[in-house]
This record gives sequence, C-alpha cells and structure tokens, in this order.
Amino acid sequence: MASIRYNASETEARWQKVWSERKLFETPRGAGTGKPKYYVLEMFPYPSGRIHMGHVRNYAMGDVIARYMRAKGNEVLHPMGWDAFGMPAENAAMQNKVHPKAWTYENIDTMRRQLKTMGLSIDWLREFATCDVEYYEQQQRLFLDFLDAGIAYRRKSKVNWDPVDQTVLANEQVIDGLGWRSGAPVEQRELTQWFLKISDWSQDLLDSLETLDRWPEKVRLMQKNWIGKSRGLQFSFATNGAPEGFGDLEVYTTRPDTLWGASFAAISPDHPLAKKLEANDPGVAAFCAECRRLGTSQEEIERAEKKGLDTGIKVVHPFDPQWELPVYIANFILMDYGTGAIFGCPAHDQRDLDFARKYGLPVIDVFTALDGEEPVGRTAFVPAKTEQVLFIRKVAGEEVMTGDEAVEAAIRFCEERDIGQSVTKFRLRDWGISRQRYWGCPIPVIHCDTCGVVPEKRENLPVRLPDDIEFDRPGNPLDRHPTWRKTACPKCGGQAMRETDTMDTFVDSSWYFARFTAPEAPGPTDPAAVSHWLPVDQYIGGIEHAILHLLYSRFFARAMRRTGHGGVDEPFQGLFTQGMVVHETYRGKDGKWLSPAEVRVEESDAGRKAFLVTDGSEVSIGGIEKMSKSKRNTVDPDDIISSYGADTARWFMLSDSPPDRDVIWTEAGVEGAHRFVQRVWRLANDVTELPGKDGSGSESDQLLRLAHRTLARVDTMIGELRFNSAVAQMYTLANAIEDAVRQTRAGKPAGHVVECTRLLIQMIAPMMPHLAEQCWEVLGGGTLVAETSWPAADPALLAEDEITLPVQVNGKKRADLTIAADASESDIVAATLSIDVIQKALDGAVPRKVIVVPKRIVNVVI
RNA sequence: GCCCCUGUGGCGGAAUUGGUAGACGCGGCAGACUCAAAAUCUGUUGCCCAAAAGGCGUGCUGGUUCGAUCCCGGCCAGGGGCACCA
Repeated sequence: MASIRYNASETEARWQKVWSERKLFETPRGAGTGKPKYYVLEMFPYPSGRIHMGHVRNYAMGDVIARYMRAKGNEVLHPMGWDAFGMPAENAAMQNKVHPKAWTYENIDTMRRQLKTMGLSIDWLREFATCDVEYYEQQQRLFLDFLDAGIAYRRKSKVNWDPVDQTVLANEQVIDGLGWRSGAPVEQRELTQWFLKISDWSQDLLDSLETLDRWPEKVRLMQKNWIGKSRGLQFSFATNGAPEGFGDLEVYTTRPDTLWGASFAAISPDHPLAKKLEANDPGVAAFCAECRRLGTSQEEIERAEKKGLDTGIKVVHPFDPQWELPVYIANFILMDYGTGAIFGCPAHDQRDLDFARKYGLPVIDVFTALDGEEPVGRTAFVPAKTEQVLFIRKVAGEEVMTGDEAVEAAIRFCEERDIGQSVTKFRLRDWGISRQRYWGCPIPVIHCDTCGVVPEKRENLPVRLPDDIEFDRPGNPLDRHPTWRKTACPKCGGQAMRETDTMDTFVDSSWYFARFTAPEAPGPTDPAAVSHWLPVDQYIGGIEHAILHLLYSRFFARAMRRTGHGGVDEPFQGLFTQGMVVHETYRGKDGKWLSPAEVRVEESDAGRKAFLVTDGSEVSIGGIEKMSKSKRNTVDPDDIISSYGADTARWFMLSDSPPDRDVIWTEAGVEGAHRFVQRVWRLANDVTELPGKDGSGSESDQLLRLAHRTLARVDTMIGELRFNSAVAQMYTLANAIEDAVRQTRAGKPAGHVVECTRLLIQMIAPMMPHLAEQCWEVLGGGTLVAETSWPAADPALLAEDEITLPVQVNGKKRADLTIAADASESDIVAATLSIDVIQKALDGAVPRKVIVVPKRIVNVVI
C-alpha cells in the first residue's frame, strides 16, 4: 500500500479559506435566527507579543465547545478581543522607546495572525481591543452613569510610593520593600482616589453564588471567603491615658467568647489614635514609618515578623473596671478590616500567642481543655471546630456549647449588659480603580477650583489619550503633558484641570463580554443584544482569575443593570478554569537557561539525559515549570503549527491531561498526537478503498455498537469538558476500526466500516476541524463537517444483553460472572455460589451475606 | 501568615463519584517488514516471587465500611490567589 501522508499546512490553509468564504462562523446581529443561543467565551488575551501554548490550550478548548454546540443546533456566539491596556506597554515604552499604542497594536496584529492559523471558529467581525477609542469611550459613559448613581466615589487611600522615582508602584514593582527600578525603600502615601462601591452588593454577590451551579465549587468557595461575611461583637474600650480629644477605642471581634482571656489591645499604625500619637512622639513616628515600609500588599504585611509598640495607654476591660490592658500599635493590624483595632487573646489564637510571648503578656485560658487536648503550652489551644464541645466558663456558667453557639452566647451576654452590639461585617472592600498611569482608560472628570469635581459632559466624550507623550522619566506622562490637562470646567466654563488618573485594567475586562454582543452599539451596550446573548453560557480561563476578575465582572453586571445597561445579574452561567502549560527547564554548564529548541533529550534505561544540540555537551534537566521567558522553557506555537499543523497542536492540548490541571508539554507527546493525525488520514483513505465494506454480520454489528457507545460517551464528555476522556474513547474506536479494516483485507469482511469511520470523523471534528474536513471529503460527505449536525447515538445499539460482574470474597476480587443483563438478584446469587472458586473459598460453609449491587458487583462475605 | 486546590505504574492520566485500580496515550522491551534506516505493524509492559498460586499497591498515617483513589481525622509535598501583574 502506498504510504499516504497528510499535509497539514496545505490542508489547513485550504479549509480556513473555505470557512471564511462561507462566513460559517459569523453570528448574525440582532436577536438571532430562532435557534437556541449559546455564548462561548474564553478570557481574552493580553497582547504581550506572541501567543504561547497557554493560549493554544485555552482557545482550543473554547473552540471545541463552540463547534460542538453549533453541530448540536445552537446559534453560537464565539468572539475574540484584546485586553490591551496595562503596564507592560509602558514598560516597553521606557525600555525600547516605542509608543505604548504602537507596541500594543503591533502585538495584536502578530497574535491575531497566530490565532488565525489555529483554525478557530471565531466571529472576527466582532473583534475589538480595550484600548480602541470606541471601546474606552463607552467605558467612560459607564463610569459617568456609575458616578450619577453613586456607585463611583472618591476617598483617600494608600499607595506604594517610590520616593526616588517620585512615582506610584504596583505591588509587583515592590521587591522586598524596595522599588524595582530605584532600589529605594518604598513608602506608603495617601492619595485621593476613585472607588467603585462593590460593597453595596456584598450580600447579593454572596447569595447568588448558590445559583452558579455550573461553576467549580472551589471558585465559589474562594469568592465566598473573599467576600468574608462574619458576625461578631463591636464594643468600646474606655481608654486611660489617651491623648486629649480621643474617646473610647472601638473594637470588632468575631471571637467575643474569648473576651475573658484578653490580655492586650492592638491598633493599626493607620488608626486615628496611632496618628495622633505619631504627631507628638518620635518613637511612635519611627515605628509607624517602619510599618509603612512593608508596602500595601496584605501578603507582605501578614508574613512579616509580628511587631508591636506599647503606647503606654491602657484600656479598661468591659467585664471588670479594675482590669486594664495595654494598648499596642502592631504591624499586623489592618485599618481596612473591622475598626482597625482588636483585643488579643493569646490562649486561643496563635498570632496573639506569639505576640504575647514576645512582649511578656499574660496567657489566660478561657476554655477547659478537652481530654487529649493540650492545655496552653507551646502553641495556642484553638477549639475552633464546631464539633468540638467547649465551655465558656464565666459567660455561660458550666453550660456545654459548640464554638458557634459560644460566640452567640457571648454576643447575647454582652448585649444584655450594654457592652456592645452584634455586627455583621464583610471583608470585601470597595474597588479602588485609580491608576497613576498613561496606558489606561482616562477617568472622565474635571477638577475645577470653584466647582470641585465635575463630570465631563457626555457630548464631549471620548476623553482621548494624547499620543504625544514622553516616557523619559518615571511617573504618569499625563501629569507632565504640556496641554492635555488644561480644559474648561463643564459647569462654570472657567479654567480647570482634567483628572490624570486612568482606570484599573480590570475595569476594561469587567464588561467586554457584554460589548461583544453588539460591538458597534452607540452606547456601551445594546439592551436587546445583551438580553438575547447574556449570560455567557460557557466561560473558560485560568484559575488565577478565580477571585478578582470574576468577582468584578459579577459586580459590573449588577451595576450595569442598575444603570440601565444590561439584563442579567450573573454574567457567566458556566465557568471552567483550565490549568497551565508547563515544560521542563534546562541549564547549560555555565548555569544559563536553555530553550527546548537548543536541547536534545535522550531516553534510555539509564534515564533521561539532555545534550546541547550544537556541541553535544550534557545539559542538566531542571524542574517542570510554567512556561516563561525568563526560564526560556517556552515553545513557540508558530513552530509547532508549521511543523505539525494546528490540528496536532490542538489534539495534543486536549488529550492526556484533564483540562483543569496543568499539562506538561513534551516533544514525545506532540509526536504521538501527530501520529494519530496520520492514522486517521490513512484510515479514511483505506476505508473508502475497501472491498466488501458494506457487508454485515455479528462482527460488524459489534463495531457499530462500539461506535454508538463511543458516540454516547464522547457526547457527555465534551458536554462536561472532559476532553482527555473523550479523546481516549476516540482512540479506542479508531483502534477497533483499524482492526475491522485488517479483518476485511484478510477476507473476513466487516461491514459498517465506512459508517463508523464517518461517525469517528464527526466526533473528531470539533477538536481537529481541518483534518475532519479533509477526511469528510474523501469519505464523500457532500457538505462540510462544520455544517453537519451532531450525530445521535441509537439507543437500540447501546443496550447490552449480557454483562460481566466482578465477584469478590470479603472485598477481594476472586472471579468474574457473566450473566444476562436482566438477571434477578436471586439468579445472580445462585450463579455466584456455583462458581468453583467461590465454592472452594466457602469450603462448605454458608456465606454470612451476599451483597449484590445491580450492574456493578457481587461481594460474598464469609 | 490567611483562603483554595492537587498528589494514582518509568511518564500524562482513567476509574460510570463508595463497587474489577491502572482504560487510552507516551516511553521501554521482544518480534515482523527492510540491504539498512525511517515510517508502519504484532506481542508484551504496576511491583514482589523462577513460574503458578498468591501477596503488595492510589503522597504518609489513623479511622468508618461487606467493600475506600473516592468519606472522616492528623500530617507531608507541590501549585493558585491575597485587592496596583494580567
């Protein structure tokens, strides 16, 4: 037989052209065609330069769903755009003297070209970038509506400040407390900034998580914890020795049941009391300054060594006027949560215990340790679990209560005595959207000396970013621009200044999915299109967005609805979080990172070894890590697509690894995927030339049965995004068809071979669309696979008349039992007990129990 | 530090979610074809034991159950997020 090779690059280009000419993936504008709608969306990419394998994986998955849903008879919306504002463009501007705009649009061009070679079924007519004026103009309209509705407001907030570069730093730009460029110790500064009132919806965002049953449980949990609803006691400590004008110290606690074990109070360095003290006491000022050097990142603050400064002020314990506690300023208390002041109970909180040990404070055990629990010793005794029964000795006498009950009892106890009130708090803070940067959406407000903060008139929108800017110095070029800031006050007409802050790029990505439904609408959205297409039926993206992006988008949907821009609360009905693409790392003798292209890996009994391609010297193989430029362990999708084809890349990304887990990129894996491409192509050709292919017989029925069983399984697996399992099913079917071909050649004609192959091709089509079209043509499909309906599995072919049950003795498998599928339980027991092995095991005795699980297993208990 | 997740052969993983652990793929080994190689095909492949019988085996450890990769407790290791990276 002539060896037939499949030419991927020719074939792929050919079918991409056909799809595009037939406008197969362009979704009609407006309310649609009457078919059920299905909106598939993958998180849009940041145009960083070139696409990477992570993108290939993400968009391959989305494309499978899009093509599958189309074949299932849905009107599918599958758009693509660019999350195009952000810091990297400004960094590139500073380093390479390119304009952020030019850099961004060039990257978009490159990446669009790369994505197109993947053969994605995307409606490219809807494409936009968030840095397009047409997009950010609409975002400015949204902002003004939010401002009118009281959703946007200004207040003071802290930023990381680089005193040398005189600029605001992102958390990422603060390394070990130092500015990334200047190396100067970072300070905290307060600026007046714009906020969005996400906290208005805290309860709603929490409650609605329950309705998101097509979201991963872990994401819902993370969001729940992030919103952080808590019930606790808020009360005041009377102070003794506080500066003039400072009254009581307000404290919030979720553990009022430990109040009897209080041994100190602590306040945030940003607490009003600390600020008062700071003004007059250089010691306090020095300590607070040190705390502020930790920057604004919560991780940094909580991982730092716990430090405190005794203010000398005392507070009076609410249960006993004679009992005084010292007040510390402590570096681990956040002003943003609760009241910025706490009481410490070292016996029942590890952090408080560490603090007490360090500063010699008493440890007072409130609870009676249960049997087996260690009393307070090296570590705190924390009976936090609700199952653990505990006492609050003094609060509830000797009444036995669980943890939550104890907290409730403590709150009641305090309320009855007028010591404080029950308060519900959320951890979720309002969203600060001000960024002191150029490459973002300008906030459309004007500062007027007489009128204050005035929104720009809507007819003056967009507030365009100026193109003539300079990046010769750090900081926001908008501030330094000679003319851009200067404008007339929309209210009084007098001289006024524009806001130079731009918006957080998370704002851009919080509503793009709505804009895709009507990308040319004169307003931010077209309400009819939004109500037709939203919510997104399947959203796919990285787990790293589990909290911020997804929560902000949920908030935006609500805020847009309130301001008349949308019809849904929940933007994403189905969510899937895919894993990363990782790769081995390599280092040469000099310790420098090497790219996979420079390395040849050999596998033998002695294990894996790697050698430099150029001189054959041995290379050390390092850990498997996320593909990154710095470790040079990236593989360029262009290289893979040009040598193997897009279908191979897509197939490899979808096989083997479960989509929500990390996938390891290996050369062997790609070759394996490519081998399958070739096999399928050969199979399609072999099958059409096969003599006697339409014969029938029990063998052929078996093949047809398998094909329909495979179809039924693949159908559910794609629906559940279990692509790797679907792939395995298709391998099994392909193997069986190859066997059938071989048998037919050997003179035992197996029928239904063409029919089964066509089914296989239709199943493969969403994953390897080009190969499928080519095979479909050879098989005489007539139309395009992309236009055929998804085949339905025939229930008659799925039924089985005989089944094989495993037979266990005391839970260990000892035999198999093949029996009619509809056999009764007593038939099964009888048949089981007549098996030789079972009789031998019983040795004449009567089994204690025989457990029959229908269609699963038989277990004989002796 | 806090929240969340993951852990199964040499490797990626499967297991109808409490019912045959290792489907399918990669790699290895043996063979066929070939002057030879590539490609392709066939067989084999968790570990222990010469083999059979059997035993062991899903990060470690304890428990619940007729039966645990799956449920519960305690650990260990790796990863994601922590509000100005996107």
